[in-house]
Order: sequence, then structure tokens, then C-alpha cells
Amino acid sequence: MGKAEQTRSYIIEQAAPIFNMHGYAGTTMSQLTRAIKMTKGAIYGNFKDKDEIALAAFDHNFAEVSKRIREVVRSKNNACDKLIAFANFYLDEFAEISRKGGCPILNAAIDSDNVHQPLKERVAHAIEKWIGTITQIIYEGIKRKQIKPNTRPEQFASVFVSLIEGGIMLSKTTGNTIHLSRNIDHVIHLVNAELRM
Amino acid sequence: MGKAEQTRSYIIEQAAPIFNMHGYAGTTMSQLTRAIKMTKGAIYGNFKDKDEIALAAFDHNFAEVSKRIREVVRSKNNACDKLIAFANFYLDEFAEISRKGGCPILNAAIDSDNVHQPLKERVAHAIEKWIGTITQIIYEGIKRKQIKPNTRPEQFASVFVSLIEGGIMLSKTTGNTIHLSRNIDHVIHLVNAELRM
DNA sequence: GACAATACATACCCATCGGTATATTATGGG
DNA sequence: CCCATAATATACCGATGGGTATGTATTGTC
Repeated sequence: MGKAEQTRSYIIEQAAPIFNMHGYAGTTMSQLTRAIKMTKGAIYGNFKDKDEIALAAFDHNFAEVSKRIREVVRSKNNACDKLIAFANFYLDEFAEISRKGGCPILNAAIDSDNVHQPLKERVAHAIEKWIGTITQIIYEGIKRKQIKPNTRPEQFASVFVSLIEGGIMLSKTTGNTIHLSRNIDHVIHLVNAELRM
Repeated sequence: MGKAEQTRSYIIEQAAPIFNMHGYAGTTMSQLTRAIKMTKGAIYGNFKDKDEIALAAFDHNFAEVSKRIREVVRSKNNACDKLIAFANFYLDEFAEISRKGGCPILNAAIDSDNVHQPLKERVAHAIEKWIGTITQIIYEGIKRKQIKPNTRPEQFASVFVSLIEGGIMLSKTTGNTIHLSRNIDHVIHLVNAELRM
């Protein structure tokens, strides 16, 4: 990795939580230079414009959480346990996720809506990938006789993602973890009562 | 209602969807003057600053949706039917809500987080009121023997709200109503299978 | 270790930001 | 119908927005 690429990565890393916390419009180049501890020259030498940084920041945020989730999911063998581990990840990491400004997908989804089409498209992509992961786990589970064959994977996936994102929103805004906690409880209940064979 | 109050209401009405679509930081006074078709003089004659308009706009958005939901809920007698009508309202009105920039609570929650404490507090209040409404309906239902007494109202309320808000987020971002539709299906299933006596 | 080439810093651009002081126009009570 | 007052418009403010032209430092290469 050359010097420029190194700097580019560094800038993205530092910019990512700023964008996640303040949103696209709410993030200024001055905030970025402060966080990055470099001047505009350095930033604009590595990025075309604010848009390019914002998109790269989202990709970074999404890639990071994706990677960690993949690890959690891989650590379990049974499909039901994978789903439960996935859900519990968000509960366990809630404090840490909050510290970085909340779930990047949720934030970018709301932030980009009606405002920033390219970012919105990336978020849509990320959501579809996430939904895809959940359905994939369920299809695998059905094939391996771990999950009841009458389960509707896509149906469950929408509910699963919504409970996590909705729970984060409620808990982050009210300052009370209980909402997310209740939702994860419900997800686990669903997995054990309706999916597990 | 005097002339000033009339204008104040008019400004709030016109500003509300703008703030809901573009967020606090993303909304400029120029956008507002264009939408309102009045000059800054008129706006600053009626409001102290941008903050005051934003807060009033959120209150307006929340009051409007609250009013419509109250009507829908009151139209049913059975507690379970109230919950189902409540959920279906969001599905039926999804297109209209989208047109106005999405759910004000969800938008303001994400928008205000890490950025605008006063607005965040109002959103927290709105959420607690919403959760309170749901739990109230369930407690009433239990008392009237319409809902199973072992139901946990607060637990259900968090799940209920999350499924609606999460569904709106997913459907609005991906441009596919199916996510919200699946979530509402799940809510109805829960009501009929786990709550209804 | 000289020297292109790359990487970063400085200084500045205009547009627009939220906000205000003042001028103008409506409005309604006497 | 006048006139004080309230309501809106106009013209402007300093600060900051994103972005750039150009200067300086740092880097790898021979």
C-alpha cells in the first residue's frame, strides 16, 4: 500500500464516525480536517469532493460491521444459533455502536433519503445484502433440517432486520436499552418457537 | 386567531414537510422562504430562530399523525382490532407518508441524534407517548378479557413500534413496500396468535 | 544523495449560511 | 378615514460552506 492509499484509508477511518454521527449535510470539511488532523489539501488530494468521502465512509462503516457479524455468525454451526448470535451481537455491541453514532445503515438510510440518491442506492444495496444473509442462513437451516420447512425466509428476514434497527432507534433516542433488549428477546423467541425444529 | 398566529401556523405547515424531508442541518432558510413564499422578515418576525421553527415543525408533524391514528384506533372497539387497525394505518398510508418524507419520528430521531439535543428530547417524548398508547390499549384489552392476561404490554409495544418504523425504513430505502407489508403481517399474526383471547 | 514526482499545506475564491436593522405595507380601533 | 401599531419586505452583515490554485515538503528511485 503506497503512501497515498495509506492516507486515503486513514482519512476514511477518521471521517467515517463523523459522517455517521452528524450525517451528510451536518458534516463539514472543517470538522473533517479537525478529526483527521490534516488540511484540506490532503483531503482534496485524495478525494474528488465531499460526496466521494461520504460514500467511502459509508462503505467503510458497513464493511466493518459486516466483517464482525460474519465472524459471529461463523462461530455457530446451527442455523438457529447463527440467527440468535447475529441478533445478540447488536445487543452486546449497543454501547459501542452508540459511541460511533449508531447503526450506519439506519443513519445513512434516513440521512440520504430525499437528499442524496447515490448514497441511498448504496444503503439499499447494503440492506438487500443484509436481508440476503439472513434468508441464506434460513434456507441453509431448512436444508439441514435445523429449521422448519414451512418457514418463510424473506418474511422472517424483514422482521429480523426491522426489530434490530427499530430497537436501536428506540433505545438510542430514549436512552433506554430496554427497547432493543425486548426486541432481541422477541427475535430469540421467534427463532426457538417458530423456526427451530 | 389573529393575523400573526395565522401566519405562524401557515409557516409551520409549509416548513414541516421540508424539515421532514431534508433534516435539520439540510434545511436552509432559503428553502423555507421558497416553500412558504414569504421573506425572511416574515419568518423571523414570527420565530426566534431556525431551532424554534424546527421544533414547531416536528410538533406539527407528530400532532398530525397522532390525530389520524387516534381516529383509526377509536373506530374499533376490541383492543386487538385497535392494534391491527393501528398497524394497517401505516401500511395504507405508506405512499402518503413517503410523499411527505417518511415518518417524522423516525426521521427526527436519526436526524437529531448526536446533533440537536432539544429536538432529540421531543422525539424521545413522542416515542414514549406512542409506546404508552400501545401499552394502554393492551392493558385495557386485558381488563376487558379481549387479550390474554399473560401478555407483556411493554414488550409488545417495543416490538410493535420497531416493526412499523423498521419496515418504513426498509421499504422507503429499497423502494419496495414488501418489507413494511411483511412486518404488518407479522404484527397481525402476533395479535391474533399470541394476544387475542 | 540528487531530483522528479508525489503528497500535503497555505491562502484564497465565491456562494450561501443564519440572522438583523431598517424601510415599507397592511390592519384595525377611535 | 386617520393613524398608531403590528406585520411583512428589503437590504445587508459577518461567518462559514465546499472547493481550488499554488506553494512547500516529503518520498521513492537511480
